[in-house]
Amino acid sequence: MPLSRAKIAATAIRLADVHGLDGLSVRKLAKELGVGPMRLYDYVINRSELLDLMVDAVYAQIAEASHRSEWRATVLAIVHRTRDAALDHEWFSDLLGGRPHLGPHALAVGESTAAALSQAPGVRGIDDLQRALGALNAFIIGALRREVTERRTARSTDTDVTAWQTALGPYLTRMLETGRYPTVARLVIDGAHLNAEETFHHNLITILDGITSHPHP
Amino acid sequence: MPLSRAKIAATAIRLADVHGLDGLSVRKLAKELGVGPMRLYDYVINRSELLDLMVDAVYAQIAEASHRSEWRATVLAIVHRTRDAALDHEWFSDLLGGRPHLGPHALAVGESTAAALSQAPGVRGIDDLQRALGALNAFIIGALRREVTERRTARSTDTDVTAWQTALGPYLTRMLETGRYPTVARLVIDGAHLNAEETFHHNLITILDGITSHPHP
DNA sequence: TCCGTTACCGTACGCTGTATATTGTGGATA
DNA sequence: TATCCACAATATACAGCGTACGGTAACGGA
Repeated sequence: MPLSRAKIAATAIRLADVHGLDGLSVRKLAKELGVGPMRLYDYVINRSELLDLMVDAVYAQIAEASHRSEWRATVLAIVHRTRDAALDHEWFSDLLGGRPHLGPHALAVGESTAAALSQAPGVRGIDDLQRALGALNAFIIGALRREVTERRTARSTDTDVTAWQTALGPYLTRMLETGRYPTVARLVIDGAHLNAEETFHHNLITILDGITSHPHP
Repeated sequence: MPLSRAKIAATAIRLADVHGLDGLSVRKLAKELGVGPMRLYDYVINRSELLDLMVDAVYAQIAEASHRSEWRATVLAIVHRTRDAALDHEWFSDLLGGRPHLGPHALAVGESTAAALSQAPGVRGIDDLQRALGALNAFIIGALRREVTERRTARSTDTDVTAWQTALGPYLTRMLETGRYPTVARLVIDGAHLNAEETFHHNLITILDGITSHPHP
């Protein structure tokens, strides 16, 4: 197999899954592929385009969400698949919203989403559609970034309880004990037992309801 | 003035405002401050903590949103101030959602937001509050990232129309002319004339309405 | 047999974050 | 006044990064 954009992207994704975006360098990727670093620049303009390649490969997975007849089911399927992808490839969430997604598969996903949303009640013209799409995308980007970040800190303070207890713990506890942040304190202490997927789904439904009910003329 | 965390943060912010996060290196920052690079490591553990410092300085501006008596007015004030900050300091949106915001000012803003939201109708227990806060924060993060990214690409294709026309233009037009993305094509062609702030505000209201109406038991 | 194309590599430059060691400088103490 | 300590500040150094540039080896067609 002589090397190709697809193979490069696949290997890059594997590396990034394990070591994160920061651990993915052109040099390491080239070594993993068994070639010299500069070889990659015959397939990709620069590192940034490499990331675009990886992102679109992930969108290809997302695009496999089968088309449903009901607009709501379609949207739900796409968004949940996006969440699955973000949890499988945490680096994906780092890139979410940070650059325009213009790859063919990203466009395909955008098309499916937009087409489905345009069928929703309460979405009347193209302006409504643009706004609704904006709200939905904003939620996806933000929710997934939040969830992944939470996951990472949870992991890093689980495997290294010492670090948490000695580094952040005291600082946070001291902060919360000042009494200046009572509500946050309550959230930290009493919260956190909510199921992540359920919360995500719940909030997604809330957004969709908000879009469709649409009380503003 | 002998150097301090505050001064370092202020200078770093100035630099990042002009050259972006990538253009902000420890070395350049030190040079700007008239000291050797290693001097900064007496005030900050590493570059990452420097970013945390900058972020919290921005939250300090946001926290100045005056407290209103109505919960909705409070939330609106905070969120709009956050948007202003993100547009003033575009790098801020790059960090949004990417790390936990635990600085004192970030906590203060979080407290105000949580306290206000807990007054909203439809937010009954701590679980409701956690979900509502999650939805709101997700929207803020995603919407601001989107808007800033859009802004940047718009700017880079405005000042360098050639680049747009020769690089992305043909590719995108070709893509859209394939007919595989009709809805996206309509959005690109007919859309884009919407006022950004208005759209943001509209969608924010939609989210808040969704949270308060809350049709799920 | 020669030539052009393609696949591939080695070297080099300027930049990054940061660990470690070294110097200058002021005030307190003997 | 001489000496020592603490601290501010720098200097040097290392490993890694993205990538510009120039070169080499294999190979298919003329």
